[in-house]
Amino acid sequence: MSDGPAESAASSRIAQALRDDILNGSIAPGQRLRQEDIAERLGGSRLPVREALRILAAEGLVQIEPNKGARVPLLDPGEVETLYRMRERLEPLALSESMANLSSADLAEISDIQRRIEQGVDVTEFLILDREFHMASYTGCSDEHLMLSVVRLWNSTQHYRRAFMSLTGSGRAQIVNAEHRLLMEALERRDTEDAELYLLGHIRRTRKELVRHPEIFSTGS
Amino acid sequence: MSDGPAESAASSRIAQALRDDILNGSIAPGQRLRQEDIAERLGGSRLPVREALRILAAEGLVQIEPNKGARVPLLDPGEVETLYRMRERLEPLALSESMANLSSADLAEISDIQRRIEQGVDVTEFLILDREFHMASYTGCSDEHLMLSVVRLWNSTQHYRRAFMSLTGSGRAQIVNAEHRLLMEALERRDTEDAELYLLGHIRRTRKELVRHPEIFSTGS
DNA sequence: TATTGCTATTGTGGATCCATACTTAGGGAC
DNA sequence: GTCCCTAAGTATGGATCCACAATAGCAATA
Repeated sequence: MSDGPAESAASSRIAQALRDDILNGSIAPGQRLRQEDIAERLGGSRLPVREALRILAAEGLVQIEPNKGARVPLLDPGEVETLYRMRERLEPLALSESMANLSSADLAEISDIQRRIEQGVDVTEFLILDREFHMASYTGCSDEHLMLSVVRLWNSTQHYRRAFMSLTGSGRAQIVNAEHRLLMEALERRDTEDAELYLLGHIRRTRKELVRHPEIFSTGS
Repeated sequence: MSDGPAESAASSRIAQALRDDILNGSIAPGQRLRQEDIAERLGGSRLPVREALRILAAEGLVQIEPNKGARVPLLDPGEVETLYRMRERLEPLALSESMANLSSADLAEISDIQRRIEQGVDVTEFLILDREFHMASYTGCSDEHLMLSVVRLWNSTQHYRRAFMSLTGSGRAQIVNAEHRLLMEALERRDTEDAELYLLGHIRRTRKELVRHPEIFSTGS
């Protein structure tokens, strides 16, 4: 997903597996990660597991305390709010860098993803498709550093996005779809300024909704 | 420097040592990093060195190719330009989050750093003090994710900032000092809007100067 | 009965050893 | 003379083993 050239086989493979487990909710925030369990479950010895945990720690997906092991960090509302503010700044930049390189095939792909979002509305599926939608709009951005930062912001907030979507009614889906439609229309007009503005508004509105639901951050999500 | 709680003793210690070596220019971009050399030089076995290299790879300070080892990445002008565009977006945010929490002691500290910058003009010293100046202005920003991102952007561009400062004449120092003075004055007025604007202009002007000097990116810096 | 201290178990951190892939140098053939 | 192929050397990747720190459970005493 994230690192292009890939590290050594096992380390990156295990890191990716753990990343997926954390992102899809199999490993919840606050949960302890025992090296031996991971090694046994994913195959291999503890050594590549340790390296994988360092990688994830540098990405912010786990916290490592010396001699105490690794656990998935629990974020407070303020942290998530700042992560969203970072998204508001970085993703319009990624979009502007991407726009010029978006082919009509890319636009068709984005349109198709949105079409699927408007059909099926399962929470899990929405999280996947929504992410695909936005990432597809950044396809033309070739800068690895920027895209890595964007992906990490999505990763760090993934759990809270899921918690938020789980409690939300279907009314919000209409707003998201409208925002996505506006964004797509700006993309098709090749209007970078409008596209950035719609994207900013989309992220900012989501942030404001998130902070209105502090119950998301209670540990027993 | 970066990670707050710290990882295990050896890994973080070695990572920090390598980070310093890369940032102060002892290890140049493109240079190969042999695990055994590092282990011998810094003490310890290859194992914590490997973990340290994973950490630095996740930070973007080294590149790891499977079975080929680690090296400090060589950035092209486009990558550095995008890193600066990211700085333009994130650092004003960090500054705005910091402003409300800046004490008058913090402002005095910032002022003192600027005073020292205007006295001594050694390149190495300038790089350190300039970094201290900006980081001091972000002291009030308590968000770890945001500050970690900012620090990484500084780290990734450190080498090119040094290369640029090495070839520049003393004329530019006046411009930087003027920008710093304007920024400080806005901080003292507690004017977040102005401060963000001055900071944005400061970074943007530097970016534009950098792209005008592609000779910085020739490998033999 | 509650609290504190000790002990045993568990889990992480670090070092050494082995397998494998890459690199480079040397020799031979065209 | 140059290019390619092969082989030896070197560096990384992975696994097992040992040391130490933390935690949890149990017992003893106030």
